[in-house]
Amino acid sequence: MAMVAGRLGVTPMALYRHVANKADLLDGVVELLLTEFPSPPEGLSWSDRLKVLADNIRASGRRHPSVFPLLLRRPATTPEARKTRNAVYRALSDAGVPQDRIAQVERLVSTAVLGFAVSEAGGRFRHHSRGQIDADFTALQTLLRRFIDAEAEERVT
Amino acid sequence: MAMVAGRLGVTPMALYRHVANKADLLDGVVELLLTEFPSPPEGLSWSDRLKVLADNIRASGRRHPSVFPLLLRRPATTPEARKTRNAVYRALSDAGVPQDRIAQVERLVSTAVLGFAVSEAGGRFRHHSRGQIDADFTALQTLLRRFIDAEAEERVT
DNA sequence: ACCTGAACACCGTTCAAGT
DNA sequence: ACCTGAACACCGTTCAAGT
Repeated sequence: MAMVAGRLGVTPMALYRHVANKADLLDGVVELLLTEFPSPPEGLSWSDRLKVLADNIRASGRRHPSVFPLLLRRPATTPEARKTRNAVYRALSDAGVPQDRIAQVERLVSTAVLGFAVSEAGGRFRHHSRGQIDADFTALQTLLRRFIDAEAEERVT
Repeated sequence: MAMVAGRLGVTPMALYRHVANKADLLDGVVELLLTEFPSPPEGLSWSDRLKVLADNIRASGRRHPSVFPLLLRRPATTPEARKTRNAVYRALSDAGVPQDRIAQVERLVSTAVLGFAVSEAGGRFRHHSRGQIDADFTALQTLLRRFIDAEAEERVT
């Protein structure tokens, strides 16, 4: 609170006119964070859209390691969070995942990507080279890609 | 610090004889946390060992939601953390995953399980029923199971 | 060897008071 | 409508002093 107020050239107490408390302010920061990865370009294939989305989320975590872990503490309830989730829904739908499976598949995929990004941002991979971490993330993406393909297959069967 | 000292019937300052600072104390708490999920019984199949391990980790997160997220902030460097990781290594080896792939597969699997457990402990799934969360975790486990099988397949090919 | 009192620098938050 | 001073209850941490 003190640092934010300082940046604004104001005392900490002035902030309470605009936010209820520190948690409320952090909610706003998380919302801003989500603004960083907009819906991916519509022209791309579903798998490319998912890839850029995942890459953007990860990059966002690298940029804001102290706030980013908060994403694991809140459901995607705000409008900005829903926008991102809906982009994933559309991609999964285009991939051929049956409608009644989409919600769960999204949860699993998002949790895996977020878990990786938070781990990296939090420093759990600090003993690994950047190249190794990149390779891990690529492997995670192909693993999830295969999972989505398998979910889509079952509809045809 | 104050609460820990209180439980011990001592002033906060007394703790600094035994730990360097708060971060050091938390390291000890995390280490204790890892003691909760011991290496799974040797007699089980590799997949069953992995399953009980994952279930135990998740249960531990549910029990200690405030400390558990710290696991995403530290590499498995302490002896107790290594013990758990080695159990996963052995299971993956028994599954037939080639030696040079085991480390990465372990990282991916652990990150996914941990990401889920931290999400649940942090309250990201608070709008979902317990049954739904359980189903999600089961789906995650079979997804990872398939991934490991695929990694093992490639050796034979 | 182990603990404490006093002190320091720092938090988030309230509320009456200012403009 | 917006900001501040003063105050409160709380942190983690140090260090000289106690036993």
